[in-house]
Amino acid sequence: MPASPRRPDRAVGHRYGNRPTMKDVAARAGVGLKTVSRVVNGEPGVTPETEHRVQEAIDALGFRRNDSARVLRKGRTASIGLVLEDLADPFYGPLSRAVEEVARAHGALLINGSSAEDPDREQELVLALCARRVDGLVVIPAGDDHRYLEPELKAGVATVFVDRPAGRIDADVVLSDNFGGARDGVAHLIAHGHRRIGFIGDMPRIHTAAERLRGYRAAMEDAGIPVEESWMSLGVTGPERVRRAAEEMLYRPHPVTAVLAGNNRVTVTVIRVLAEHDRRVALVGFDDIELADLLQPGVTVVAQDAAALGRTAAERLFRQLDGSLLTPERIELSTRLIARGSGELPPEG
Amino acid sequence: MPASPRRPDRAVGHRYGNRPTMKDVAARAGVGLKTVSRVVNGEPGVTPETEHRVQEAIDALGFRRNDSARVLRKGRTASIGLVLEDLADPFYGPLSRAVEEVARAHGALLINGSSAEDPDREQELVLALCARRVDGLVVIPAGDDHRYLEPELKAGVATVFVDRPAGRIDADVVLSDNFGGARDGVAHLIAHGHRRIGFIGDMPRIHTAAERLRGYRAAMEDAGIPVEESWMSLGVTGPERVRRAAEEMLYRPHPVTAVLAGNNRVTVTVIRVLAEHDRRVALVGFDDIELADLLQPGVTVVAQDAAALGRTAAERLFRQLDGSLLTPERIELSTRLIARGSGELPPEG
DNA sequence: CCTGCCCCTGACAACGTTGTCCAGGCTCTA
DNA sequence: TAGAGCCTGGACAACGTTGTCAGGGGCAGG
Repeated sequence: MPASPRRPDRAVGHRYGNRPTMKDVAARAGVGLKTVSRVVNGEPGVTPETEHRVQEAIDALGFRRNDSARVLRKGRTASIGLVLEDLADPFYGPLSRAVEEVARAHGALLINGSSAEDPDREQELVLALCARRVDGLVVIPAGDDHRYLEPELKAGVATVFVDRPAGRIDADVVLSDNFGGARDGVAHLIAHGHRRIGFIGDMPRIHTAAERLRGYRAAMEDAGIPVEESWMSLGVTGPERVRRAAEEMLYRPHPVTAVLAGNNRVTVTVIRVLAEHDRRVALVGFDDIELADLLQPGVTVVAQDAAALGRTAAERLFRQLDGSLLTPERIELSTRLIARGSGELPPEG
Repeated sequence: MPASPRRPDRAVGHRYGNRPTMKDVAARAGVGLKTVSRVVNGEPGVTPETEHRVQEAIDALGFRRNDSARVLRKGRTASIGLVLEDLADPFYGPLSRAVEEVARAHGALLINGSSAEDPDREQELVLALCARRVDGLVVIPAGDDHRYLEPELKAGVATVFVDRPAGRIDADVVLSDNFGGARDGVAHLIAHGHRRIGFIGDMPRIHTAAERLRGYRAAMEDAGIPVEESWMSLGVTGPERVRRAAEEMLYRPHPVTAVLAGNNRVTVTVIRVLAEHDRRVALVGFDDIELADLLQPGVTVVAQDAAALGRTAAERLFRQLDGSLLTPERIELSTRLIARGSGELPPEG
């Protein structure tokens, strides 16, 4: 084994597989370190002839600038973080893609993570992203207390919350009009003659779920319909539990004649239950779903524009980074009721 | 303005908003720099009393370790890159999530980017990720020449291709049995009496599309059915063009009686076209789609397990990083034909 | 021919962290 | 009580890059 006691650090590991550095390129091209840096970054002040020599050395060695070092030196990472509930959910795919496109337009990369609706995991992810010194964060919060972000905000990490507001801190937020959407959906059912209307939604600790519930109640109250406890099922997650909740509403003495499904996951399960059911029950789902128009009957939905949520949030993020945005705001995007048949069924039974 | 000519660098910018560093913590706690490092990393050799003092300083200052610097020093970024076609595509969401979960289990973050099926953009993204010194790459390639990756591979960047093989380089790849799946799908249609079977797929330059086409041809040949040119539509992208292609097959003198749809996007559009069509046409789609079972008739599909693709690829990636995996392999996951009705319609017309 | 200016180039420090190594103080034993 | 060994803590260099600054050479003008 060749001895090299002088450079014990070299023994640490492959160190990026011993990639060539600017120093190596400089040595090979017979120029100074900084000249290589200039060529790599396209800075002016290098003779074409010198530039050519450097470029040759770069190609020969397969040099690629180490952005980790660059980041350390420059203080900006040109990357932003996105924390959401679950990338596999069809609602978040387009949102994530929209954020990515905006980031790309600003020359930034996107790091994302799924919180799986677990507040601890959300915090862990967010802080890991902060440790990486992402320039900004887009967060779809799972928890309701974000004071842990205070030092980060103070340190200048741009942050925008999406879909649900931040808890206990003052931050930018972009949301859908969940209240209005749910109210419209229920009003639509009422307009078609329903009075016994069920609501199946997520835990009310989740902002969107709470707002949609509020919209449901508001529409019922507007129509002077007293809501019975048994019409509401809150906090059910997972297909089996949603299924059971739906069946309870439908197979009781005075069953509901219509249902507002609180999100796309619930909608899908309820569609399944209704398909097996003999009585025709009206349905309005929150969030649009693919192929909803091709089912028999088509599924009436309150649609949010997931991509617009993501785009708006990301654009605000970069405006924060520009420094052109100072005070936190709350932006609400409207929803759209899309009637396709299931919401227009008359009451039956 | 207070003068500070000694430290011109401070003028560069906020530098992460002037976050406190270990040096600041050390000064405040009255200990050495390395001691802070030890506390932060939970290394042994620090008195509980000292540790407590350091921890207090950390909390007071809101210190958070700068992982950029850490990465530079350690040579490992604990992050991996994922390049895919489009995060918004329901096929890639679960795949991406699966990769993320494996990464998380290994303490790594996931950076992802969409190539939008553009080879140049793929290369740009991949190289940007390499410049960040991700430890590994999972790539769903858009291009068919990946020699640009050679220096990176040589430098030790672990790489696994998914869904489609790498072009012109030797690398690990995890794919579905596209050939077999398509052949089974078409054989299924043939078994139900069809002979004039159409195929609508992506550009054959995309590996999956080529393989599925090959499977289609093989099944036809096995059954002794000569394929007519007009039954195949290759390289159509975008809903409108798929729609036109489907209509051409259906509204001609000797129309096809069944269709194999080459991917989930095509399937959805074909379903729409068929819904408007008066004649009953059989359909088998490649890739499962949500609610496929609830349509009338249910959509028969050749299902791939997107999550398994992602999981398998990511696991191989980390085995490469362990050093326990040396020679590139090709892994093929089988597909599953799910009969739901649309594939069992008899020929008509 | 000299002076001065500008252009190109390179030396150097710094970004914030971690690995190495050494110094001191302590305990334990002979 | 002195010596050996251990434990704690800190000084220092290095990771690969970029900003600053100064020096050298060429060219134009006096």
